[in-house]
Amino acid sequence: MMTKPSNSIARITDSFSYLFEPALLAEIDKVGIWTTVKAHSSFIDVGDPIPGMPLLLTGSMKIMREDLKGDELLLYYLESGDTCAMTLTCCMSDSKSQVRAIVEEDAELIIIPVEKMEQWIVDFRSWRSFVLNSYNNRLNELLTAIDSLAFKKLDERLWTYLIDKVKITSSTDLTITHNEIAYELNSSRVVISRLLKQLENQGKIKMHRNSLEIIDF
Amino acid sequence: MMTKPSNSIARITDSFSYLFEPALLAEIDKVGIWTTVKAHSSFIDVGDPIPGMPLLLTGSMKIMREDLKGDELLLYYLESGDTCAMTLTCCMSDSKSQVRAIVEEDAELIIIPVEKMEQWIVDFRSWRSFVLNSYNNRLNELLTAIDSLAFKKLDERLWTYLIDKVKITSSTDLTITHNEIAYELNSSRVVISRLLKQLENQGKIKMHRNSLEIIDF
DNA sequence: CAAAATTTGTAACTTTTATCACATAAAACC
DNA sequence: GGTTTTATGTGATAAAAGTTACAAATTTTG
Repeated sequence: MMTKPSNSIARITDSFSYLFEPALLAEIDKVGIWTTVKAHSSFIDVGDPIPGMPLLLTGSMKIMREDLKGDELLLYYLESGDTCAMTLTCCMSDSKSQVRAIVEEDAELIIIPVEKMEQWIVDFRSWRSFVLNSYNNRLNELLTAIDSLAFKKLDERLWTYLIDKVKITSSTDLTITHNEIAYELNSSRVVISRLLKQLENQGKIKMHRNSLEIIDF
Repeated sequence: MMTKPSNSIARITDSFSYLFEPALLAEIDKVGIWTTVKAHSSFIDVGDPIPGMPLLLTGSMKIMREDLKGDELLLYYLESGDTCAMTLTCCMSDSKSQVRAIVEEDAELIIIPVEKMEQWIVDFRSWRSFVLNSYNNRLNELLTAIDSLAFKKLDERLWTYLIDKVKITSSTDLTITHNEIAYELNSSRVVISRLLKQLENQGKIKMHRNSLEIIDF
C-alpha cells in the first residue's frame, strides 16, 4: 500500500504524458487508490477477481499465460503509462482474470474502481480513447505473440525475447538464468542453454553466471 | 451489395438477439450499409483500410493471420451476431487491418460508418457493452489460439480445429482437403494426412476424398 | 569451512514436425 | 476416352525441440 503523494496530479500527468483532461485528472485523483507492489511479487493470478483497472505509474509487470499443467508463457509487458483494458470487461462481466501479472520492477499504480471506469467512458473523451487504445495495444501484442509461436523457430523467439528484455529494463545486462528464460518461453533449460551458446558463438551475446550481456542488436 | 430489406429492424434483432435498444436500432437502420459477401471471397485483407464496423447478420467468416513469407494461421471465426471490435480502433487510429477476413458461408452484414461507432459508445449503453464485449471475445479467442500454439501438440490442435469446424458449420461432414487444413494450421499436407490417419485409426473420424466425417466428439 | 543448493555444460537419445520423392486413385477437362 | 489436374498414401530422411543423465563450477547456508 501507499499513501497518495502531495503532487499526485503531476505524477499522473508525468506517467501518462498529459493524456487526460483536467476534469478527468481530478476524478482519478479523487477515487483512484494508490498502491505499490514490490518486484517479483504476483499482482494478479489466473482466476483472481479483478479489483479495478490499474494505471501503471512506474515500474513494469509481465503478463503471463498458464495452462492446466502449470506450463507458462510470457505474453507481454506493461510499463509506465500502460493499463490492462482486459480488466475492464473482466469487471463488467464479473469474470476472473485469464492471465497472471507479475511485477518485474517495483511498481506504483493507481487502481480505478469498477463503477468509475465505465462511467468515464461516457463522460471523458480522453478516457474513452485511452481505454480503446489500450484494447488495441493488447490485441496487437497478442497478435505478435501468436506470430512468434506460429511462424518463428525457438532461436528467433529467444532473440526477440532478449531484445524485449533489454528494452524493458533499459539495460543490456540482463540478470536472468537460463532456467527463467526457459520458463517464460515455455521451453526447457537444456534447449535454451544450447541456443544461448549459439548466440554467443554468433557474437550476439556474452554469457555470465546469472546474467547475459546483449551485444549486437 | 444488397438493398436493405423491408423488415430490416426485425432482421437485426433476430441476429443480435434483442441486444440493442430501440433508439439504437433505428440509428443502425438509418446509417448502416447492408452488404452481402459470397463464400470464399476475401472481405478484408492484411493492410486494407477498414471501411467501418461490420455487424454480421448471417453466414460466417474466418479471421486469418499472415506472416511476411505468406504463411497463414486461422485465428477464429465470426458468426451471426458477432462483430470485429478490432476495426473500431483501426478506424480511430486510421491504421490498416492486421488480419485477413475470408467469408466461409455467404454472409449478410451491415457496415457501420466510422463516425457513428464512436459516438454511439457515448449515446447508447447497449452499444457500449456490445463493443466492449466484442473486444473481450476477441481477446479471449486470441488467448485460446496462443494456448493451442504454446501448449498443445499438432495432433491435439488438429482435433480441436475439426471440432470447431463442426460447430461453425453445424455439420459433422466437413468438405475440406488435407491441404486446406494444413494451410489453416500453418503445417504441411503430409503431416496432416498422417495425423488424420491416426484419428481415423482411433475411430474419431472417417476420411473421404474432399471431405471428413467427424464421428466421436 | 564443509555441505547443500544453484547454475551451467554436454553427450546421448527420443519425439515431434517438416521435407522430399514418388505412387496411386479419383475427378475434371478437352 | 485419354490426358491433366487434384487429392491422398507412404517411405525415407532431416531438422527442431524436448528429455535424461550426469559433471563441473559457483554460490549459499549452516
